[in-house]
Amino acid sequence: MKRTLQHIEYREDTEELARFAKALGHPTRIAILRHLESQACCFTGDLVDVFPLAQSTVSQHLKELKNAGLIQGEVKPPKVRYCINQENWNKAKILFNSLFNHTRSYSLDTKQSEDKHADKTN
Amino acid sequence: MKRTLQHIEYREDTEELARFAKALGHPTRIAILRHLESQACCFTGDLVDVFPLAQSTVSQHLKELKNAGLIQGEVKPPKVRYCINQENWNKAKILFNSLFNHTRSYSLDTKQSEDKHADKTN
DNA sequence: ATTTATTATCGCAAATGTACGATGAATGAT
DNA sequence: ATCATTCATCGTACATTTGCGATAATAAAT
Repeated sequence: MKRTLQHIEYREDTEELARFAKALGHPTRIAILRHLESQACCFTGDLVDVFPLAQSTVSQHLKELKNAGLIQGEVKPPKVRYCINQENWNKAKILFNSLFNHTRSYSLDTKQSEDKHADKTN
Repeated sequence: MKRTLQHIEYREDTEELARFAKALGHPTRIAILRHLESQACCFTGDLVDVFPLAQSTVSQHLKELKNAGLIQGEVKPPKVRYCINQENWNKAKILFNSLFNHTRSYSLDTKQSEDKHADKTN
């Protein structure tokens, strides 16, 4: 693998934002998080019932969300109750916010540039 | 591949949010977007100078960002000037906002649950 | 001690992602 | 017409992701 040569070191918040984004980069995981937001918490089995996916697949998505820090699991034998990890959820919220709200003053008067740029490279 | 059996149809905004998130799921692409935000627009070559990556690699990341709709390119031969696609950037901003701000009233009084849940499953 | 319920993990297969160098395409300049 | 510049695309190699079924792990209940 040639990528070993190039493991760029980015700012920590850049890495962290990318990790969060990556975890959010699958519709099933977005849906799981939406579910957790609306239901407060729920068990793995509840999610398996909601999504037409194998239990192992749901479990794997939960693992990824947990590894990214977006959710946390509490063992209630023989079940596991998953909830959003509020601390990291807030962190992610702040990071995404700062990405999208790096306000650029001219962004309000660039109507003409939007027209000009349209599909020139497609 | 067995996944062919399971191509779940999600709500369109779920799919779209996941697409945006996926495009943001790599630190180089976050850094490119940050650069575009601060510099307004810039040419491919400028980015190649900034990142210690092959030109083809940078080009590939730009392609993904363009496919996701987050940036757009304007041909200025022999260069190409890339800018953030404000329309979709706003759309993404709104989608991420709605994900993170599905306010849950009890989220302010769950101090004890945060303590209880801590690392039970690791 | 065995059984039951629930979930995580393993191993597999296919697809996708990430990096590179080499090549091709487009346009302006000579 | 040829050359130089810039960028996209192709082909390759390896890693990671995503899905599944099968199996292991855990703890309560019998």
